[in-house]
Amino acid sequence: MNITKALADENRVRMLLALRDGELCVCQITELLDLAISTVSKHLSILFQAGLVDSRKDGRWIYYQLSGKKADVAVREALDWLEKALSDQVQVLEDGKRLKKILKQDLAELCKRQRER
Amino acid sequence: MNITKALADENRVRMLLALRDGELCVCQITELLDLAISTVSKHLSILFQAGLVDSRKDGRWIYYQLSGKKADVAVREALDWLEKALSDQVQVLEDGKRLKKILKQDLAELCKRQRER
DNA sequence: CTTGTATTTCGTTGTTTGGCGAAATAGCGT
DNA sequence: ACGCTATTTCGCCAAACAACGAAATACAAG
Repeated sequence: MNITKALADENRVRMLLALRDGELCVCQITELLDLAISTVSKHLSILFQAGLVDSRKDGRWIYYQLSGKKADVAVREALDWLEKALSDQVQVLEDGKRLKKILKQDLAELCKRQRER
Repeated sequence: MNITKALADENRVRMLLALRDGELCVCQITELLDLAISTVSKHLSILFQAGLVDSRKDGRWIYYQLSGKKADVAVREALDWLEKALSDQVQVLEDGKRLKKILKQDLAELCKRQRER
């Protein structure tokens, strides 16, 4: 039930699908979704509590990733379903393109620019 | 996205799992969940709009059932996931027992009793 | 140790959602 | 054709939720 609630918000689903190709730090996700940083952080904590994502610290940044093999079966199959059911949605495809551009940017600069809004 | 929103509510999930063993009419579902009839009806319309359930009329009653083979792949796999992920929850098991008792009751009597609340 | 910075937590606000009862609707069965 | 009854729709209220900015936290780097 935590899982279904976590998947019920569009922005959280976008986050999960953005994480398919690898980990992202909070400010990269924030840039992608164009929300307040605090909002993104809250969403991530909801995904984390549902067991859908994991995080690791590296230097100044915290990277989030999809929960891997060690995760509960229900979680893994939910993520599989998400991929199959929603990865061809327009919004998701657009996010994919935008994400590529974001990944090319210097992380420190990206964060700095966000702080100045 | 309609699908994930539909699955986000506990009572709607209970309805879906109750429908695993076959169709139920609105008043049977109402009896199981102990909600107002109008509330149940609204939940069912949300499930219907998401494509998760179907309905058919028979005499005085409208029977709801899980969407079958004709349904979208995303829907079928969501229902599979639900079954696998949640069918062993305490609440669901209890519902199963209660449902058996409800199914033994005469439908007309059941509805009548509900109206008198 | 102190500064700077990425992230989280807190408090508030506006919107969405779930719940109910009453009224409307649909259509069976006499 | 009529009344009766199962279900849906409507209008309302309360609770849950998403969003924001400001303040708190945590910790890397100077």
